[in-house]
Amino acid sequence: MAGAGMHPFHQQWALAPTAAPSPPLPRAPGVTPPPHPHQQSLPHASPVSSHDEVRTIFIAGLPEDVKERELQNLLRWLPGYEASQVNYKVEKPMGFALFSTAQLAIAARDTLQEMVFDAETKSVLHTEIAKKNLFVKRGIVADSSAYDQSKRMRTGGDYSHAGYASPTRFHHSAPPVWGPHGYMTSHPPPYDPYGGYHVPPIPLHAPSHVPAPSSYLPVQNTKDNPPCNTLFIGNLGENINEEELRGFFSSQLGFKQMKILRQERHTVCFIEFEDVDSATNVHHSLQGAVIPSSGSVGMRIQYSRNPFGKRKDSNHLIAAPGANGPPPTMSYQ
DNA sequence: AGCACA
Repeated sequence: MAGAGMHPFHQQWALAPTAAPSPPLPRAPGVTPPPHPHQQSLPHASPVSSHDEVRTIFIAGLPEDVKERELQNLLRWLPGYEASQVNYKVEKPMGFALFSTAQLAIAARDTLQEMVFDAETKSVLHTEIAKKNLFVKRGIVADSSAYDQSKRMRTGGDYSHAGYASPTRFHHSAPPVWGPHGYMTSHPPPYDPYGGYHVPPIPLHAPSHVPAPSSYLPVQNTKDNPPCNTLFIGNLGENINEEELRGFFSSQLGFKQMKILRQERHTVCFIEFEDVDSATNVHHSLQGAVIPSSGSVGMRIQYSRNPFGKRKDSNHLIAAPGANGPPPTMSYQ
C-alpha cells in the first residue's frame, strides 16, 4: 500500500475551478432547459458561440471512493453529456462534467442537484456550474504530440535536457486516453433534453493510465548491464505510487509484466518486455522520466542483471533438476 | 545505489 498521500494518476485537471467546492454559487432556482432547444443557433440572445460559455458542471458531495467510471455511468444518461472527470487531488473528490451546451449543463446540474449518490455513505451531490470548462484532450489518436505538457503542474526542473530522449516515441500502441472524457463525437447527439433515452454515449475505454511522464530529469546511468528484455527501474522516489507506476509502464509497447519491489529505502521494479527491442526503446525514451508520485526525481532505467524468468546460475535450468532427468544440456543462447 | 521471480 502506498502512503497516505497517494494520488491517482490524473494528469490533466487543466480543467476547471481551482476553487474549492465551498462557496456555493447562487444559482437561479428552477432553471430548466429551454423548451425549444436548438442549440446551434441562438438567433437573438447571445451572439457568442455557445462553446464559449461555461458548459461544465462541478459536482461535489461525491464519496471518497468514487470512481471515474461511476460518475460517467451516471452522467452519460444526461442529454448533452460529453465528458467528465474526477479530481482526487484534494480532500474530497470533485467531479466535473462537460456538456454540449450551457443549457444542457444547467439542466444536468439541476437534475443532479441533491441527488443521493450513495445511500450508505449518505453522499448527496451538490452541483454548480463550474467556473471554467472542463478541458478535454483533443487527440484520441495515438499521436505523441497530443500530449503536450503545457499546463502541467509538475515541473521538476529542466526537462528539455539534451541527450535525453524526447518524448516522441511514447506508446504508439497505448490507448492515448486517460480515464475520463467520454465519447467525442463531432456532432452532438440529436437532443431532446429529457426527451427520451436514445443510445447513451459509451465511454469506450476503461480509465487507463497516462503513459506520458510529467517531465524528464537527468539521471546518471553508469554501470548498466547488457541489453536484455528486462529493465530494472530505480530512483523512483520515496513515495512512488505502485499503481501509477504500473499504469505507466504497462502501457508501453511490448510490455509483458512487471514486478515491483518495495525495499526499505528504495522501491525498484522490474519490467519484462516482449523482446529486447521494446526494452531498449523504453530504456532510451523514458530514461529520467518523472511521473507524479515519483516526486522530483527522474527514474533510472537499466537493463536487469537477470532477465525475467531466467535463473542466475545458468547451469541449473528452470527445467527441474529431476532425479532422473537428463543433464541440463540446453542453455540459453 | 537499490536487482526479484523462476
